[in-house]
Amino acid sequence: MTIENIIEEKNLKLTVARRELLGILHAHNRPLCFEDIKEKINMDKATFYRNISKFEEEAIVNSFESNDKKRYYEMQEFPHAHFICNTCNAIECLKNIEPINLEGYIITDIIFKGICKGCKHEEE
Amino acid sequence: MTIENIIEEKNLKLTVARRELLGILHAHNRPLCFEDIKEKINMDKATFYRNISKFEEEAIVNSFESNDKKRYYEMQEFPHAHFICNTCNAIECLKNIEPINLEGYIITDIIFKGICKGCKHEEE
DNA sequence: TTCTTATGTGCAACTTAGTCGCATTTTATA
DNA sequence: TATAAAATGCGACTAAGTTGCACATAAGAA
Ligand SMILES: [Mn+2]
Ligand SMILES: [Mn+2]
Ligand SMILES: [Zn+2]
Ligand SMILES: [Zn+2]
Repeated sequence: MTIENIIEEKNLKLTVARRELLGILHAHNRPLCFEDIKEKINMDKATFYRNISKFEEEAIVNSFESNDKKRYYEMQEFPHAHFICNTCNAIECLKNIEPINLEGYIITDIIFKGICKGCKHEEE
Repeated sequence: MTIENIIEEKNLKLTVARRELLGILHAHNRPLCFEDIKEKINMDKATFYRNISKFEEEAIVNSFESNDKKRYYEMQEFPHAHFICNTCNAIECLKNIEPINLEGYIITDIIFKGICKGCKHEEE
């Protein structure tokens, strides 16, 4: 699925900014925040946020808050949980954990916080 | 355990601001953000944040980020997960779910996001 | 290919959470 | 009551995110 196909499928205009932005999210397979992305793009931050919102509306991108008061964005694949390390601030996609359900609730997102494998090792 | 005892136990000075702040967190048994608290207190926001940080260092208070880019604070009891509703933005403390562990990681915090019982009902 | 228009973009101004340095006040203790 | 360490208020600052508006551009019609 190319970026052009994704945009066309959702009936969005294919602009320079959108191609650039989706290209970056597609190329990195980890969640990125505005700070990570801004140095890689030319568009104004208003354009960044307006496009990101549109991508989220259209379920092209999803996002979550981290520890650092920043929102992180990634291409939406299948839903999966994230682990945020309190020590090194790394964010990991947990794509292989078994599903959790809470009676009566609909869960769309799970964020675990704590100490990642790497940092746990160094602590010893 | 009174507020005075808690402060004394951690060797902190018992100031007017600290008594006020802990009193509010103690009285509400739900997580509160600065916006919730500011109308109830007299202290400057710098004092608020400095004290909250100290309380977190001393494990009197714990906190997490919500959907709204605000950090929510609560008195630290036993560790428990939280559910944040994407529809009504309510935050619920999940004190009765069975523990989850991820091989190799230390989990200190779990945040579920999705649709709460109430909002799920209304959807139907 | 050119025209038309809805849509997208850049810019500047704004809001709000949170941080920091510094002068002044308050607490705990002797 | 005197003292010193710690806490506070204030003002300035940073950075994420939002909004209104004038101008630019993508996409479809002619
Ligand atoms: Mn992910
Ligand atoms: Mn709680
Ligand atoms: Zn780590
Ligand atoms: Zn709800």
